[in-house]
Order: sequence, then structure tokens, then C-alpha cells
Amino acid sequence: METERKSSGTVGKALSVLDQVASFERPVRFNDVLEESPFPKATLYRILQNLVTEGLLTFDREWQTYALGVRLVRLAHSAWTQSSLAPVARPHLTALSEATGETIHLAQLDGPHVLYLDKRDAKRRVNMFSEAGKVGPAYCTGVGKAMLAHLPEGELQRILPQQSYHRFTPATICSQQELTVELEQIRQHGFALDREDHEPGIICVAVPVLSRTRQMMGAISITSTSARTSLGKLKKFVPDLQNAASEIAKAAEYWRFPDNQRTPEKMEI
Amino acid sequence: METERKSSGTVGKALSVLDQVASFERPVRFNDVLEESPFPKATLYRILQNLVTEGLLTFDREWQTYALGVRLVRLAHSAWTQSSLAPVARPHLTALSEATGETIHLAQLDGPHVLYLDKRDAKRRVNMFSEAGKVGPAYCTGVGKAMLAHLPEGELQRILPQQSYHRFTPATICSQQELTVELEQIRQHGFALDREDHEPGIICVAVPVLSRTRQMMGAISITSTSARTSLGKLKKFVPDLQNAASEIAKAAEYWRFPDNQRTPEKMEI
DNA sequence: CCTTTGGTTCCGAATAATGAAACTGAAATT
DNA sequence: AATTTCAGTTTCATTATTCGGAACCAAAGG
Repeated sequence: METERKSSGTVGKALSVLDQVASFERPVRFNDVLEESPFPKATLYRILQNLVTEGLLTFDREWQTYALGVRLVRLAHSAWTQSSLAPVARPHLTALSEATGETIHLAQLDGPHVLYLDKRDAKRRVNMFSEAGKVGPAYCTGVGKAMLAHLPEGELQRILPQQSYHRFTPATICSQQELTVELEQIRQHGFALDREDHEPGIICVAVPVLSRTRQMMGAISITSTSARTSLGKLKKFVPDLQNAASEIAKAAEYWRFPDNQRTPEKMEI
Repeated sequence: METERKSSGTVGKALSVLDQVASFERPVRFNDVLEESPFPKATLYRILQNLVTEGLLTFDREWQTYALGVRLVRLAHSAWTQSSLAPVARPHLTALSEATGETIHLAQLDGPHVLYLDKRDAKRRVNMFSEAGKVGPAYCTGVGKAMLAHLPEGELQRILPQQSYHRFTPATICSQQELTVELEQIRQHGFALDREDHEPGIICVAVPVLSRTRQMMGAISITSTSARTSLGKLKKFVPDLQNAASEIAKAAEYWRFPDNQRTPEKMEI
């Protein structure tokens, strides 16, 4: 169930260990890591030491535990700021949220997973760090399917077999065949639906963010509950969504010019 | 002015390149990086390629540019969640913010810099990823001085010479000597003041978060403007701050038990 | 005192990184 | 059209790191 990247070379190994530590979601002892590690004791030990001296991990002398280091938070700040979509999308997400009163997501693909980069919720104030950075499955979420549908064939074929196809609800799409059919539908309609695929009672409509050259850059979605609304009503928002998506794409394009020096802060509404 | 870590080994080199790309704050061409890189062309090329295949960088085929990859955001989510302070501090920061109506910061040290991990502002809704992850100088901010003052002597001596001692305002402390005196004061009073050291008009009072064993884990602060309030009035909040700090420390301590499986989400107020 | 558990260090062998130089392919220049 | 320049990519013999089995250490338990 864990993400496995083709880790080659020294940095790949180091990162796989880092991922492993991250997957515990709490500080871990050396042995905890060793038990599920493919690396022999001495090797793992040195990798962990390296990660600590690099600041990617911290070592708590008192408890003898390793935890992720704050250096990552700093890098992520830069990543979020310069990952083309998130900063330029902000005002558009806010606008969508205010216009619809529903939850808005911005996501990109991280390997085979959906990675949420921003979220708006008209009701509750949300703390972004506990929301952005979260990962979810691609094959059974609105944003995930919208993105998969607009991936170049080659990449799609690499990613499809990596989906878990776990059945979360009765409506979950549980096979690559079914998913391929659904993706074709999505391509034709221009938007994707989440019919309680992932969570019972949670429905959503999503559209891809496509560049001028129709490259898939991410996706945005409007999420609600089947108690409050219906797929039919959600579909009414598709034009707004598509409009926002193309605005975001345009802004991102502009933003990408290497000689464009504006900082994202300045693009606030 | 850029952070230079003792980068040893292969991962160190890779990370130094990653930092360099991050420092541009925009997508960069190969040559942009090469120009300020200590590495020869071929080496740099391979390092960049590695980083791309590892997902730490993305390569835009159309523009031929490198940018930070979203994998970092995902790792940072885990880092933020499991870095002992941030998740447990959340409710306390919110409470402080509501009680005082002022801006609240939570910070930890990242090498010689201050790294902000959370922020509350009673007035404006903030997006965390554009705030948390930011770095600032240690020698001329409230949280920075509070943390330095409670560092073990050895570490302090390593970090003090790494400060830039740049004069931001007339009130900035610009030498290691002056700073050492100030730190001693802070140790005695138990709190640190920012007397417009860093930005004109911005004042702040900060206290360290100390563990049971008096290990320095971070700092929290209340920030305001000299127009709205005064250092004298800010000092009145010191007991509240210290109380919050010790609550946070206690919660963090508890949270660190490796067999404590509660997720930070559950600790929401 | 012996054993187990958890962590750390050694050192020759295995592997990966290095970087000068050569190459490519696409402009820009003549 | 031929030539130069420039930006990026590949090769390959050399060099430096990393690997990992085994030995070692220290603390806890019997």
C-alpha cells in the first residue's frame, strides 16, 4: 500500500528511508525502521545518520528517536510557492468558494497519487498545513480521475497499474478496465464526477487544469455531500469550474516566464 | 547571505543543488544553476536528473526549466504533522490569538535561522503554506533571540558566528558581543523582546518552549505594531505566553511517547 | 555472570559518482 | 548555405563513496 518509487542511486535510497520514517507518522526508534527496511543494519544506520546531518531528520537524544526535520517544511514553502499552480490559483479558489459556498480543492499528481495543494471551505476556517500536503488515491477521487483522463497515454499506462483499486464504497471503481472506460467518458464530457467513490455521502465535480498546449497541470474540484445537494446540481457549477481552471492555467503560463519576477504574494486578490 | 550547510556525501551535494534551485524562487534553466554552482557541468547535470527522477524537482519540457517538485509538499505535510511542536501547539496558539487579538507565531530553529511553523492572526484569514515555512534571521527577532538564549553553550557558539548581523533598523543588534549581552538578559527575564529590531514599527514579545529537561524546543511570540500598542503593554502578556509555552511543552512531551498513537487531528480544540 | 536487545564501528569489496572531453542539435552569424 | 555559438547531453576511464558482514559495545534482564 506504500508508495514505492524507482529509487536508484544514493539519494534514492536516502529518500526511500525518509519516506519510510514519514510513514510512521510519529518519532521512531532505529529498530522500528530496521524491521521494515530492505537495508542491512549498518547501511540503514549510515543513511539515517546522513539524513540527520542533512537536517532532513532530527534525532532526539533523550528518546533515541528519529523524526522528520523542519528543513523539509522550509523546502516545502519554496515548493508550494514556486510550484506553478498553487500560488496563482489562490484567488480563484477563494472566488469559487465564495460563489458556491462549497468546499474547493486544488490538486496535482505526485506519482500515482493525488496530492492536495490547497483547499477552501466557506464554513470552517482551515489550517492549510493539515490539509495541503495530504495525499489521496487517484482512481476514485474527482480530481484524480480528471487528471488521469488528461495524461499523455504513456504516462497513463505507467500510472494505471500502480493504483490500488481498493473498494472504499459500493460505488468505487475497482478495476483498470472500468477506470479506462470512465476516463474516456471524462475526456468527452470535460469534467469528472465523484459519485461517492471514495467516501459515502461525499460527492464532487472536478475539471482538469490544462495548459495552452493541453498539458495536464492539475485539477480543481467542488465537493459537497449527497445530503446537501446532488450530482445534478453540482454539474451546474461546471462552467464556473472550467472558467476558473482556464484562468488558472493562463495565470500559471504567464507566471512561468523565467524573467517574470513577481512574487506570488503580490498576486493576492 | 545564503544558507550553507556542511554538505558531505552524495545526498548533501544533491540537497545543496536543491537549495540552490529553491533560492531562485522561480523555474530555472540548466545554465542559470550552472553559473552559480561549484559543480562541473556533467556532474551538475546528473545531480539535477537524479533530483527529477526522485520527484524533488520537476522538469518542464516545454520551457526546459527546473522547479521544486510537489513531493516536497507531501513530505513537509508529514514533517509538520510529526515535528513535535506544531500540531500540539495549534489549539494554544488559537487561544492566545483570541485572548490577545494580536498576531501569534510559533517557530523553531533550522540551523542558524528561525523557521516559522504556524501563525495566527485574529483579523485576516491566513493561508498557512504561504506563511509557515518562511525563514527569518535569529539574531534580530523575538522568537530567534528567545531560542538562542536557551540553546546549550556548544550549539550557541556554533550558531552565533553564522548570523549575518545585518542592520535592518536603527534598533538592530549588529554584533555578536551585543547579542551575547542581550541573550543573558533574556535568560534572566525569561522572555525576549523585539524592539523594532527587524522591521520598523513591529514589536514583539517571545518566550521559549522548554522541555521538562529544559531543552529548547522552539518559541512562541505575540507580535504587534508600535502604533497600536507598546512594549510595556505587550509585557503584560508574558504570563499568558509562558503558560501557553509550558502547556505546549507538556503536550509535546506526552505526544512524543512512541506508543502514543493519537493523530494530531484529534487534538483540535 | 551470562544472555539478549539495541545500537555503533570497522574495513575490504562492491558500487556509484565524477568530470574532462567529445558530441548533438538548434539557433544566430557570416 | 556554411559556420560559429550556445545550451544541453553522453561517454568512459578514474576516483571516491557507499555497502554490509561481522565484530563490538553498553545497558537491561535473567
